[in-house]
Amino acid sequence: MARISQIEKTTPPSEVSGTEPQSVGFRQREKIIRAATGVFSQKGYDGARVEEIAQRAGLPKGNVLYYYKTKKNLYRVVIEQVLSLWLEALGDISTDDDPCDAISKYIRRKLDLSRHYPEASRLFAIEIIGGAPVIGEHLRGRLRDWVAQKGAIFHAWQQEGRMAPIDPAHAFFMIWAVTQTYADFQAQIEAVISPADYDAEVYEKGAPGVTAALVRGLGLSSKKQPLR
Amino acid sequence: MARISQIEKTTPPSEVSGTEPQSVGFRQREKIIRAATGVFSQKGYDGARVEEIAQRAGLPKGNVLYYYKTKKNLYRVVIEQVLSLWLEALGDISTDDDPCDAISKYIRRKLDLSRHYPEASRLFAIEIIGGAPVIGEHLRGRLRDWVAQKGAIFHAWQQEGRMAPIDPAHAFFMIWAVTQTYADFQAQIEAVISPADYDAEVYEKGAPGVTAALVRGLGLSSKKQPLR
DNA sequence: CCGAAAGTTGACCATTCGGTCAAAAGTGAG
DNA sequence: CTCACTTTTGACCGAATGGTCAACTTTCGG
Repeated sequence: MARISQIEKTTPPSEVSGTEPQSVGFRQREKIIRAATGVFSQKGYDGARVEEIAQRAGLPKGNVLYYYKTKKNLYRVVIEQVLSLWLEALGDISTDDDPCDAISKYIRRKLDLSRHYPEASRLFAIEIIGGAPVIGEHLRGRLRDWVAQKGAIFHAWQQEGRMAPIDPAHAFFMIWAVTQTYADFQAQIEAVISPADYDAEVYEKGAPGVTAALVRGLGLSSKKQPLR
Repeated sequence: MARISQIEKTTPPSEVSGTEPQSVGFRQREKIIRAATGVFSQKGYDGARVEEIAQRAGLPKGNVLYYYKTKKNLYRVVIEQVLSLWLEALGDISTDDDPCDAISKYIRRKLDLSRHYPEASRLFAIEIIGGAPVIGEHLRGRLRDWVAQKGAIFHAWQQEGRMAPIDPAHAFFMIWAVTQTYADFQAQIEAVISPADYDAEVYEKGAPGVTAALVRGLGLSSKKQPLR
């Protein structure tokens, strides 16, 4: 599809072009997204400057806009990628699983996410605090469905007395809140405990106790030893 | 202290002036702070427009700057006020208290704060996610001390077997995370459970179960019936 | 090796926004 | 009423920033 330069100017890179892993633009897009995630997560949408994103990516500003037309569009791409990460981590939980085991693993997965992608977590948090203008629709769709589905499993466990009688949705809110707090509120936690090595202090020393507390709080029992 | 107009122009309102509850400027300052809290909490510092704050307060922009010289200064006043609110709610916990009772009350107090001042909570969250540039010093001071002090109480309880052996600081992180999630992530929670009335659904129906789960998770026992 | 498309770059533009200012209006003690 | 001071208001300014553009270079299939 050869476009006529005089009409379309330099070919505008369509939303989906340059996605081939080996193309020149692919690596650039990657660099830009990484830089943008960092800046957006720290400054929020309005606080982020395209110039700074470009600098972090080691590119001139014009080049960033070349790939992602507008700042808003770049933000949308970044936030949607973060949401994907978040939703993937939701993972699988099934009725047949041992409740204690399944939730422990889920918590671990969420903690790993906070540990390895703290910026993504913060960006996600900022988006939601701001009212989720961009991903709200996704939350009311995919996330809502997922919670309803997994909530049913929780309910089944509760019927069998293998989980405390807490509203399943709220159980998730608790888990999310606790696991994400280590990424989102890192600055506060650092202020309080001044760790020499945040990852070690928090995710290795602190996490087990927290995980145990959550599991205990949700009243989860292993198959072998049912609750009470 | 009569200043000469020609030198000092119109008298710049000092940081502490107009604080008398009946003065003209007092009500204005109040209105401005309330408006600013709302706008800052939703848009963050950079996203907030002085013009919008002024509009919400029903004042021209110039008037807002008249009272709070700069946007940055206004932000500092607002965030420090929010921090005060947050620190007050920390309240008192003493060794003599019944662990279960004391923590339950503390959780309730934090939940009430989220319920009645959700904007303050969100603003606080944004500030911390951004690295706590303004209140970091306070966190490393007052908050840190408070946690160290109350942590000692937790430790004492743990020695008596009246609390699960979890790092006291992390116990607080858990409580804070869970209680604040209802304010900070309201948009997400609404997306998931679509409540007709958020307050009722969350703080009245959901809170008891969540509080119980936290208390259970922390292994808190009443004086009468020690753990195990 | 050719040529067209993709990518790069910095100069440039329009707008937005925080902050200034001067002039007008209000306020209250004596 | 008067006078000194506070408050109000909108016009205005300069800096910052998102976005455009045209010239230039690189890439790569044939």
